[in-house]
Amino acid sequence: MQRGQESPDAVKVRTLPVQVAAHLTRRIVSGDIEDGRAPSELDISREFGVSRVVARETLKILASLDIVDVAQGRRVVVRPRAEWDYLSPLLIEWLPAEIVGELLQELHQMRVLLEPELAAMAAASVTDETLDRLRGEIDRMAALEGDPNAYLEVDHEFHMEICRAADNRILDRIMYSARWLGTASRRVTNEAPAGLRRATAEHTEIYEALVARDPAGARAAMRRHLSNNYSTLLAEKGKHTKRAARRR
Amino acid sequence: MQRGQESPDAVKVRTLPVQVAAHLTRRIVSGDIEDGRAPSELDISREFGVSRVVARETLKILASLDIVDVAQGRRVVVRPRAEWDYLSPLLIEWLPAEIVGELLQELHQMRVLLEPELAAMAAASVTDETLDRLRGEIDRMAALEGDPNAYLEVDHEFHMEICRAADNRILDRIMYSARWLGTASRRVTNEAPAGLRRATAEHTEIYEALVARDPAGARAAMRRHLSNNYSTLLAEKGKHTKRAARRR
DNA sequence: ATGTCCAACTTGTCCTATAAGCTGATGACA
DNA sequence: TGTCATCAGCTTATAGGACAAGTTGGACAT
Repeated sequence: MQRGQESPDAVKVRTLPVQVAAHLTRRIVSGDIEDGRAPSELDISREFGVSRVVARETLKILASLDIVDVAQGRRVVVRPRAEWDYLSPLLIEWLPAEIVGELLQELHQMRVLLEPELAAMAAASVTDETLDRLRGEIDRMAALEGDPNAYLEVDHEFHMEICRAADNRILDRIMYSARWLGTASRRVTNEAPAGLRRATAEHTEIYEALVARDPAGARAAMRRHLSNNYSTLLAEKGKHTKRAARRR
Repeated sequence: MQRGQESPDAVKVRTLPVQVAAHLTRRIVSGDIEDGRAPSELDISREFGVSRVVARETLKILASLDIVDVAQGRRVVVRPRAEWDYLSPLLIEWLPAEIVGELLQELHQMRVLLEPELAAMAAASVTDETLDRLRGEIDRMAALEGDPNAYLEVDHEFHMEICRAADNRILDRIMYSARWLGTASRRVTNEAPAGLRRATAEHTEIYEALVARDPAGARAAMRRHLSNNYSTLLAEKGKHTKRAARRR
C-alpha cells in the first residue's frame, strides 16, 4: 500500500511527455545538449514526431524538476545540474547508474543526520498505535525476507512510521522522497541485498528501544542500523571513486 | 543573484494555469472541495472560463505538487494533505498564513537537525574560496541591515554556501527548498525582523569557527544562531497552538 | 444473484490558429 | 562612428475542435 501513483504491478507505459522528458534529460546528462541550448517546443515536436502539446508538457515536466527554465518569448535554457530536483523519483529514474550510485551515498549521508534524531524524538512521544503498526511491519518483513522488493517496501514504511511520530510535514516530505531508494538501489546493486535477516534484527532493536521509551537507545540503534545498511550497500556495488570538481 | 525563475522586482503576473491552480488549492484547503471529488478538466474549463489546455496544465501542476492524482480515464482525486509537497515554494505561497506559520516551525525543526552538523562538516573541509565568499556575504549583510528583504536573500545564500561544502546534492536540494523561508516569514511576521544586527554577529561567529577549522565550535555557533532565530520568529508572531489530530 | 457488456465520462494526443513577449538586427539620427 | 528606437522573426501562452484510449457504473441477459 501507499504506492502513490504507481500501478499495482505492471510497469504501465508512461505518457508520451514523460518518455520524451526522459530522453531529453538523458541527452542533457550525457552532454549531448550543451547548457543553455535546450530545444524549443517546435524542435521537440519535430524531432520526436509528437504534437506541440506533448512537446509543451515535456518542457513543463523538465521545468518542474528544475532541469530547465522556460518563460514566454525566451528560449528554454538548461539550469545548472546542481539545482536539479534530486528528490524526485522521476529524475532519479532517468539518471545513469553511476550518478544514482553517488546519490545513494548522499542520500544515506542525509539519513544518518536525520534518522537517529527522529528515532530519539519518536521514543519520547510514540503512541501505542504506532508501536502496534511498527510491530506489524517487523513481522511482515520477517515473512518477506525471500522477496527483497516487497521487503524494501515495508522497510520504507517502517522508517516513515518513525518519522511520522515527529509530526512534522517537512521532515515527512524529505523522508517520503527517499522512497526512490528502494528502486534505485535495486537498479544499482542489481541483486537481492544480502543482509535482510540482519536488518530485521536491527529493526527489532529500534522497536524495543521505542517500546522502552528510551531516546538514547533508539538513537543508537538507528545509527547502528544505518551504518550496517551502508556497508552492505558499498559491498554490493564496489567502491565508487568520489567525483571531483563537479560544480559549475 | 541565484533568483531562479523569479523576475527581478516586479511581481510578474503568473500564467493562467498557475493562477487557477492557486484558486483550486485554496478551495481544497478550505474544505470547499471534498476529498476525492476534484473537478475534471471540463469542470475547470467551464468554471474559470479557460481553455481545456489551461485546465489540463492546471491539473498537471497540482499533480506535480502531489496535491492530486491524475490518470487516464479515472477522475482526478485529491491526495491526503500529509503527502503534499510542502517543500515547494508554489504550494507555500497558496497556503493560508496560519498553516505557513506551522510550517515555518517545522522547517526550523528540520534545520536544527541538519545545519549544526553541516557546519561541523564544513569546518572540516572548507576551502579558502568558500571562506572568501562567506566573508563577502557577511559584509553585504552588514550593509543591508536596513533592507530586510535583501538581507534575507544574502542570509539564505550564506547558509547555502555552508551546505555546499558538504558536496551533497540531496542536502543541497533540501536546504535550497528552504528558500521560501524568507518570503513566507515575511508574510507571517509582516514586519522587519528585529534582530538583524545580532544575526550578523552570529554569522560572524560561525564564520570564525570555520576559519579556525573547528567543527565543534561551528556546530555550537550554528546551534546558537538557529535558536536565536527561532525565538525572534516566535516573538514576532505570537504563540501558535500546535494543531492536534491533523493526520488522516 | 451474478457475470457480461456497453454507454457515458474522463484523460491523452493531435491539429490549427492567434495572442503576447523577447531578442537581435536594421537603420535613423546625432 | 556611436547611440538608440524600431521592427521582424522567433518563442511561448492560450484557444477551440476533434478523435483515441482507458475507466467506471449500470443495463441487461443468464
